[in-house]
Amino acid sequence: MPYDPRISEERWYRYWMENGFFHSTVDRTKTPYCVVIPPPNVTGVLHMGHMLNNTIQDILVRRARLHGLNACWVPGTDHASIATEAKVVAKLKAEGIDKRDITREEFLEHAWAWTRKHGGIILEQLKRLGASCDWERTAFTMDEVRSESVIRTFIDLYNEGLIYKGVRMVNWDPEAQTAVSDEEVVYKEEQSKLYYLRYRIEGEEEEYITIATTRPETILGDTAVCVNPNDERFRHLVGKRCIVPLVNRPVPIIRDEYVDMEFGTGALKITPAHDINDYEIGYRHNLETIDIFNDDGTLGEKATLFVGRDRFDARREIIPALEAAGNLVKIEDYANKVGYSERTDAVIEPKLSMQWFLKMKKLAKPALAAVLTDEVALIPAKYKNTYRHWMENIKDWNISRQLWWGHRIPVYYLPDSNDFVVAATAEEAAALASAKVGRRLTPADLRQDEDCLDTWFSSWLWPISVFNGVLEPENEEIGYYYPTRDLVSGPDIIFFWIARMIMAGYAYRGQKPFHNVYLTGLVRDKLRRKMSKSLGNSPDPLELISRYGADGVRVGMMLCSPAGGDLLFDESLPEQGRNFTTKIWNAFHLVSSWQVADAPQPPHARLALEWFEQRLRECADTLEVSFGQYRVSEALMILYTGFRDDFSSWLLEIIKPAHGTPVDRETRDRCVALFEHFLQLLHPFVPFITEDVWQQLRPRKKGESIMISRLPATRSFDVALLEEFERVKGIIVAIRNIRKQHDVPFKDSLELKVKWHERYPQRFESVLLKMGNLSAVSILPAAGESGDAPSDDTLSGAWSFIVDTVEFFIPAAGEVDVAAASAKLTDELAYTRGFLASVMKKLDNEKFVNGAPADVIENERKKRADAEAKIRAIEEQLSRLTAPKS
RNA sequence: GAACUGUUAGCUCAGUCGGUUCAGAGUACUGCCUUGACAUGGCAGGGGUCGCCGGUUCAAGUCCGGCACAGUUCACCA
Repeated sequence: MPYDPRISEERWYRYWMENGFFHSTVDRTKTPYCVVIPPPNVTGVLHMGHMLNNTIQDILVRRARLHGLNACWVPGTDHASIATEAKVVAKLKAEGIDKRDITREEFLEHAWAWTRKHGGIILEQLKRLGASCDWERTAFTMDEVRSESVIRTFIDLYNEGLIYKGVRMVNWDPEAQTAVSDEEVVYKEEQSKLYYLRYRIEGEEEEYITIATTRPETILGDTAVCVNPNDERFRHLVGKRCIVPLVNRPVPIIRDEYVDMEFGTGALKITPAHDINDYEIGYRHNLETIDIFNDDGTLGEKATLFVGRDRFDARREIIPALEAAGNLVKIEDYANKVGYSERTDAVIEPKLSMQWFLKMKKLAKPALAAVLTDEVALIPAKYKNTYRHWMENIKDWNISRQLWWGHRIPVYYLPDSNDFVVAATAEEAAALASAKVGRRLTPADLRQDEDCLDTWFSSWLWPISVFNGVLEPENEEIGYYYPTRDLVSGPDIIFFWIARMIMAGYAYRGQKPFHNVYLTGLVRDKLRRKMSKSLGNSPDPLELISRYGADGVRVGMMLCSPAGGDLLFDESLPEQGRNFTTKIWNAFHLVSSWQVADAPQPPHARLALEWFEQRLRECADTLEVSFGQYRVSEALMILYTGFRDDFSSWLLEIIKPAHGTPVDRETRDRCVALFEHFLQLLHPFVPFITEDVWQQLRPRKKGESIMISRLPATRSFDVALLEEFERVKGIIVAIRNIRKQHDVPFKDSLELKVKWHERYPQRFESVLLKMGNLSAVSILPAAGESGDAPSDDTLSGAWSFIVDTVEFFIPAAGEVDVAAASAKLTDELAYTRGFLASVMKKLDNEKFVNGAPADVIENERKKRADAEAKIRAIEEQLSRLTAPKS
């Protein structure tokens, strides 16, 4: 019966849920291992990035559980202020409702309805992947605890003097009609035009000053033209005024160091309302500020021309007008970078507005130190530089958003005043306000700030707030689970989220939020393109799961995704993963098909099991090292090749009984035990099939599960035995090659003769007999030994090979191709002589012998001895081949 | 423009302290095998001047300098 992932996955996930295996509670006798999920957008759907990220988290969490740690993976979702609001606005628009026509309360009703309808779908999708989250702990950034935590945090920070309000030049998103933070602006290189425009000098008929701009429509808001103080070309014009074209406004010609004499004409038009640099120059020179744009990116009344036109239309339309007026000098092609809103992809408009800011310098200090000292380890460490650079140059965080969906800023304005109080509720605000003004005020007298807080102002509290550590800092859960252990995230949100969580951690708990940050790469397609809807190159994760099974997809994702490296995904990966699960299933199928008999254990089986036990210990040991360094792909690869090659191709092939014959009990029991151990090691990667097989390998009690089993402690392993078995493998491979070269079918048994050598793994002869299908193995005395030296007669008609300087012979079933065999030996001889020469070169070098450490020299001597022995062996075989037959 | 990271097999990547037969893995490829767990497979095999140039060293894929190319982040000039 083939393995059906759909049935198995549904069944075992339900089993795990019913038994509460995912749930964690405080248990002081156990070490906690905690991971908080990077909360996906509440109305989002699962994409490949989530798949990779959550697969890694599940692997870490499941492994921790098998190690006996109290594993707790906290799931949840993020309200995603801008993204969700944009979706709701679009939905309302489709229904013919304009957001501006409804009240805040009505809008929020729609938004909550949308959230209830689409919210949490993504969490259900994660279950299909096998995510072992503690679903009883599912949190939402806008649920009651998290909301109150955000408000409390705002109030605390305000009271500490870290939050302030002010008019600043901010990044305005005309699409979402809100300010966004610097981090939410994405710059893209663009081919645009540079327009040269001349402004007539006031009082002169034919004298002009020419400026260059990429945004000609903004001249309507110009309040100066600026040149460099050292620029001789304009010296005679400074202090005069020029006339802004079309609007005919006289503006001063001023001087400022900021202006680059090399660029354009060396004269810069100044629009303080619509450019951050212009704003600063305007501030220094006390210039008037004319804001010509509306919030939606159309031109406003103050523009006086093109009023109501979109800024891009105005840009196009103003050119003919300027040309007609004689102000257009020339147009050049120009490549520049334009800022776009990360969320809406609208071109960002620098805009002056009143916003709330959080001072960052003080918060950043301990968070920077933590990463630099590896108190919080970034994996891979290359991101430390990026992090440091950002933290050292950190700017204040604009935390207000002109949105409705989110946490409303807890600021209440006094009647007819810009004065305000900060309080968690309107009632508290009224009390504070009353005290402030000296008369009784009710909540109705106050006006709450209209703005919401940036989404990240709630996410940055996530590792604390999911355990209610903001509102109840002394509670048992936060004390036990915090700091969490590992955070798995993408490098794209290092600043948005990770850095800020570290800051919040130190600010609120005096402690880091997590020990390690594992940064995954991006999932790309085979051509290294980002996965995107518009390219249509992003597979549907759930469809992949139905096609290849969750285990198959997990393996596919992990086969090739080192920390920080991109995952180049294509369907051959989950296919390979699926094939691997099939391999596991088939191995189980073989073992479970055996009839068991109470019979003595054959030596080859005993030896193979003895070897594999050591091999498995080695595997488990290497795995510890790989996980210790978060080399999760490498860990999987160890298991992948270990299972396929060592377990299936070697162990099972050696111990499996001939068709129709039973296996002895001892062999089967040992095999099952080793199989179980291997399944435990595999479980974090392929949780479903390992559970399925584990449940069937032997009778299980109700409520038992591989996922809550304990992984055996790592033990030392016998290196000499492992090396010896490698020689066994080498001999078997060589015999297979002989068969192949000479067309000897496997069913024809062969005889093997060995020239005695201490490296011949004689102990494993029974394994050689079985795997080589040998009728007999006989030992020939070593050269130089007295007694029966092998007669050339015995060996002249034999095929031969050398494994690790041990010489083997197989009496030929047919003619020996002397020419071919000697050609091969001659090649090998040449190579070995060359190798010996390189070793000798070192050993003959006095500087090497004097300078290199003793063990290195010893090694070289050993190499020399080995090479010499090998050369002797080859020469001997060659001479035997070419000697005339007696 | 700056900083950082990278460049090893057709592809995706390991390669720790400079030192073993160190040039490796997976995949792709080639040949043979439908043998009684598994063709979603087995067995075997071919494949690399370690980006380029120079330096240090007894010894360099590994350390240093320069160059080329790629990627990431930050800044930005209108």
